[in-house]
Amino acid sequence: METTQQAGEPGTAERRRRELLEAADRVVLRDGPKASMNAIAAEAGITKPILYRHFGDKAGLYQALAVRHTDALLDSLRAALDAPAERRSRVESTLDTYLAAIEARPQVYRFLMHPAEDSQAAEKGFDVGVHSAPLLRRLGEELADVIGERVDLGPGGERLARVWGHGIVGMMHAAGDWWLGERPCERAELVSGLTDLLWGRLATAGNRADGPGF
Amino acid sequence: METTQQAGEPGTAERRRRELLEAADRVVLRDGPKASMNAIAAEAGITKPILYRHFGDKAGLYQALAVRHTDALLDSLRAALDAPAERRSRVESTLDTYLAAIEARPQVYRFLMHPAEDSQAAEKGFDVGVHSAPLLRRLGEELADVIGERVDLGPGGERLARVWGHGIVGMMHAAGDWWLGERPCERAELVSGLTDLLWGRLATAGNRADGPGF
DNA sequence: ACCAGCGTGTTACTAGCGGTAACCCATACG
DNA sequence: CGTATGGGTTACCGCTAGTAACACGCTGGT
Repeated sequence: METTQQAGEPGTAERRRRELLEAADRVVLRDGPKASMNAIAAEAGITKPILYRHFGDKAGLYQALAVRHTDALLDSLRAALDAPAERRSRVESTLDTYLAAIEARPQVYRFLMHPAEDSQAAEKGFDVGVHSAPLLRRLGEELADVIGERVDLGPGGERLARVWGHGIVGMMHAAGDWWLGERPCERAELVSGLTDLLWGRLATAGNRADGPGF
Repeated sequence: METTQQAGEPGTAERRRRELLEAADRVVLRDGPKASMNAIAAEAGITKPILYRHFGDKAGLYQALAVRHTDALLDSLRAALDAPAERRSRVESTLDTYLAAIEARPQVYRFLMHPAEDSQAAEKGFDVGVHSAPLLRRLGEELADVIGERVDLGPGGERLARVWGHGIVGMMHAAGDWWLGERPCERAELVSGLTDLLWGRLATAGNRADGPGF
């Protein structure tokens, strides 16, 4: 219980918000992506309308939660990306950091990857896609920034960096998702395999003698 | 119509099934991934329980629909992958085929990418991840097969091929998703950018003179 | 002292979803 | 005839996200 204080205090609303987010975190960790607003409210010891006052709708709460986790994950990834080592080592340790994170908390990861994706905006008429997990988008943009500001890609390099950012993040995500589900190998093997791919081994590998060629 | 009783007559049930799937297709094309069972039943001119008799539950109908579209898409992709050309051209035309497909029917694409993902099995206790769109998994496995049977990857090549299959498909998917939402460039530019990435240009590109290096 | 107002919380509800039980009716078969 | 069986419906359940509308306690102005 919290000693009720005066109203003007700027911290109170934000503190409540944090408490609610932590409760939501606990529920998501326990129930996975099917966590309901009711369950979260109950875990927080309050009722639904309060949640809605704080976060608007389920997507809002999702977003707030996603920002938290994405921030944390991004910090780890940035640390790996900034470590003093040669480029390949950086990429490998970044991949490994990501995979370790999703391995450690698959429930949270699942929740982040599959947002509510309802929202309106779908009935606006000319909506097109615009979905996918915000987490992925953000990771892609971040990586694009890093690549764009550090690697010399010549003219049009900014656009190319963004393409690569989203492409690499997608590769990491899909491979990690598959790996988490089937566990076909050790984490290190996955990391080195993906890095080999990024290092162009597909281009240099020879055709199999017994195959139709590629 | 002959209405032969006894089992065997394969026409009637399967025909109904196809009609229902086509109706579902129409609704999904119109309403996107938020198409409801009610709406699909209405479009088909019947009521919900019939749908459930045919497909079990929503996931079943989703699966049937996904198989249809995935089959079609896979045929296109295989054609591109099998075309007589050098490896890089094949990869480019495969990417382009995929992107053209999602560009042509974004609604269907969205539906396929975000399955129901409910199911029980989440309350079994030790479930772990196991989700993601079946479409992506299937594409990944297919590509893994192609790579594994055509490219010589040395010892452990089968596992590496699977890693690459899922990784490349994920790259294609995420980049396509982002591109479809923001339309930052022409399709051809995206294709060549991704192919450059797969061809190891990240490894060979130099650092920017004005950056911290990578 | 009193009443306005605001923040914080509640109960009780709506609308719509996935899914199902129970009933309905025609047809083909003994 | 009777009856079983397949295609179909109505009417419901339990759940979800989301929303009034009302109730308490605290602050401050007059």
